Amino acid sequence: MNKKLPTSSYIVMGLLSFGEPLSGYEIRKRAHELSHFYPAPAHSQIYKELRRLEDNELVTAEDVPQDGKPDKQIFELTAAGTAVFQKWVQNTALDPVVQKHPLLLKLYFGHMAQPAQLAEMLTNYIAQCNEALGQLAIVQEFMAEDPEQAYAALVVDWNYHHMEAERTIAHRLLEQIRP
Amino acid sequence: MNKKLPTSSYIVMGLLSFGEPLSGYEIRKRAHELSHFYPAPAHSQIYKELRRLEDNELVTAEDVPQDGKPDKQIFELTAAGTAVFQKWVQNTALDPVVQKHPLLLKLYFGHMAQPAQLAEMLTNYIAQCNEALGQLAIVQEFMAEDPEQAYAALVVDWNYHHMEAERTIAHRLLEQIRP
DNA sequence: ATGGGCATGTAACGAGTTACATGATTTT
DNA sequence: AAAATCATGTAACTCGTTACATGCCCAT
Repeated sequence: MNKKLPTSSYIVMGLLSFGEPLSGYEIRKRAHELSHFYPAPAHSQIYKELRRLEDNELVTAEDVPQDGKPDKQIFELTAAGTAVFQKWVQNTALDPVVQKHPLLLKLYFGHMAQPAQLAEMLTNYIAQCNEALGQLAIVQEFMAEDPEQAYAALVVDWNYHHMEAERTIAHRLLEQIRP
Repeated sequence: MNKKLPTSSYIVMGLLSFGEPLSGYEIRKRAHELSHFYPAPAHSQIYKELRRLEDNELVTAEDVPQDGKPDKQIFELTAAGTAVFQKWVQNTALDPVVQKHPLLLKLYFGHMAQPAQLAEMLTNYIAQCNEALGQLAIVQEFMAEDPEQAYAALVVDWNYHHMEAERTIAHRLLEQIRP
């Protein structure tokens, strides 16, 4: 009966699992907050997933008539949806981490570039890390005192340390390449 | 004239850029060596890319008749292919890093699991890190004295530090969750 | 009035996977 | 004798993206 659902489905269900009913638009916005560790699906994909989840009776849609504006639909997890999602979360077997790291890819083919160009890429990357760290620090502050976001805070923390590590590694390599 | 090529195309060209002509099968094997920082395309995808590159005259195919076995085709970069690939490598603007980190995703939805289950996931992840570190250490040794693989060695080094950092972060979090 | 945000959806396309398919050689 | 490796390719399918499309509201 149950075909396997893609991760995007679980992301959508997960964002609904906090209890607050959300519109597709809201889900899209929240999904972008995950993008440091999991890419946010395009909004078209989110609407597709919502239709599928509705067909499978894992979520219910409620029409909210808007004055003037086109109608809004807000979605909520059903009991079945909650059960399916919970089962997924509680499965401790983890899919492998997938990383697409364009800098490392180009570095691997470094024989086709000049060292100065590789140094420039590393410098760019360090700048990207710094920007991300700045953003994460702000988010960290916002979540610091909110017990409802305890798990989100742990993940932000993880990402902060991760970006710090990346920056350190990049620095070390830059010094190695440019002595 | 030139539609944009997907990254898989550049991976294939990159693996041919070392000068050694390779069969599709060989390319597939080498691509798996990149999988710590960029997912290796399925073999069917590699054959597709080779056809496309051939159509665009970026690679040439040479038939090598085999005794008994089905014929083997080995591919080589053309001058045009080398130029296209080099231009790509030398472009210092980098696409953003994309990460799919199932552990962090489940952790984000930690309110739907029991702490013990999250701890188990972290323990699993630490084990995965240790395994990866072991493999990377072996690869490091094999490449240590080979100047032809200098850039590959830098990337392996990067990955080693990266996995170490992940393990450290996971450990810290595990202690935080299970005091 | 112009641009951005809210809000939803479809269409066309491409990338990429899994499964299907074949068959010889080498290793266990 | 069975399993793994070498070697190549097609078919069916899903996922996911970008572009297209609409239209209101609010701020500048």
